[in-house]
Formats: sequence, C-alpha cells, structure tokens
Amino acid sequence: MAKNRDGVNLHIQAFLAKCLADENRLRILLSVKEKKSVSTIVEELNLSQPLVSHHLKELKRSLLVSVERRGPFVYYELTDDRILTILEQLNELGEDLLRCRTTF
Amino acid sequence: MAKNRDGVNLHIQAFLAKCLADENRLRILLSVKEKKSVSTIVEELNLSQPLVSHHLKELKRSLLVSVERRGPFVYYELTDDRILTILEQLNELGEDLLRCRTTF
DNA sequence: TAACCATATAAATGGATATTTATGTGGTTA
DNA sequence: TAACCACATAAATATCCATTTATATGGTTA
Repeated sequence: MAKNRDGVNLHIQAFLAKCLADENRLRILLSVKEKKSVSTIVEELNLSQPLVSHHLKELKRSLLVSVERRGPFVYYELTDDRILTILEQLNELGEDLLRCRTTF
Repeated sequence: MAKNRDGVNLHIQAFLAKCLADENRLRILLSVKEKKSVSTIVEELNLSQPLVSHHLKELKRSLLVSVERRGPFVYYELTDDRILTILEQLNELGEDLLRCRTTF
C-alpha cells in the first residue's frame, strides 16, 4: 500500500475523514454504537428513510459499520469503537482551538 | 456550545473532518509541520500556487494552521500537533478495517 | 398469490467545493 | 517611481455530494 515519508496513507485518511465530514452521517454513526434497524435510526434521528439508507451505504463502504439482515429488518452496527475515540479527540482539539482564538 | 447526549459537538467534528477530507489539503497540512512559506510548499508538493493558497486559507479558517508574514514571504505552520496523532489513528484504524475485510 | 412492510436503489435537483486561469495586492529593490 | 517578486483573490468550470421524490426489491403474512 502506497505511503508517503510519514508512513501514512493519505488516501485512507482522506477517505475515512470524508465519512466523518457530514453531520447527519456522524449522527447515524453515533447512533449505531448499539445495533439498530434502519427504521429505528430513521425515527430516532428524524431523517428520511432514503437519506439514512444512503448514508449507511457510505458508512458500510468505509467498513465503519457492519450489516446484518434478520427477516425483513436490516441491522447496522459500529464495526470498531476506535472511531469514537477519534471523534472525541477531534472534538477536544476543535474546542481548544476555538478557546485559544477567542482568548486573543 | 450545543452538544448532544454524547457530550460531543457534531458541528465542530464535521467541520474539522472536512478539512482532513481532501488529499491535497492533507499533504499541505503534513508539510507545515515545519513552518514554511507558500512557495516552498508549492515546490515541495508540486501544486499550483493558487490551489495551495486556497487550501491554506481553509486550513487557517479551521485554525489548524497559523500564519506569519515576514517581508514578502508568508509562513504557515501547524497550530497543534494533536492533529497528527488523530491522523495516525485514522490511518491505523483504516488499515485494520481493510485487513479484517480481506481476511474474511 | 396478493397485499404489505422494511429497506434499497434510481433519478432529479441544488449546493458545495476542488481546480484552473487570470488578475490584483502588497512588499521589495533598482 | 518602476519593475519585480510572493502571495491572495476573482471568475469560471467541473465535479462531487447531500437531499428529495419516486420506484423497485425482497421478505413476510394473509
């Protein structure tokens, strides 16, 4: 896999970051910390069903969520909790940056 | 500042993630780990000068880089090293996810 | 099989954003 | 001041992406 001199894969990073770059997708991602059906997510977040399906498809493509069909229901679940840690760090960093800015 | 029940600010997270969601912007971000002038970045990354300026403007807007003018030169530098840690974790997570997928 | 439910997909639309090309601005030096 | 350099900005374009609306698929139950 191609890496630059930092031993880091820009493509992977940008790809995953893209998944985190939309508020609705983030809400869905956080929502499936516990395994949920599509309709449950739709109700919980008050988003249209096709929109939720669309974002879930993206999240699945990024392997951040996994899918399981049970009868007519389809359940989605967060694949790896580390994404939550990363999000927390993004949040903390963002707030610190804002604090510094408004301090000066 | 508005937070959801996870004590987390979706807006900040999505905003910062957007900054990381473009490969060229990532390259620029990593490049200014050491303070550099615009022209240096342009040469180093082989990107057009307006494109680099454009992305630097975005990075500055996100407070991820800081600016300093010295004579005719303008120097940009990473504001906070924590973004590098976050990028490393994104990379590690991404590679692990890929590994799992190709394993099964 | 028909009707129904949950979800996925397609098509259409609007808005954002990456990139290029052209031009402006501000500092420096002759 | 004029010419020049470094950088920023504007305008134009093209691509991508979020969202909506409409429709299809696949499973269930009558």
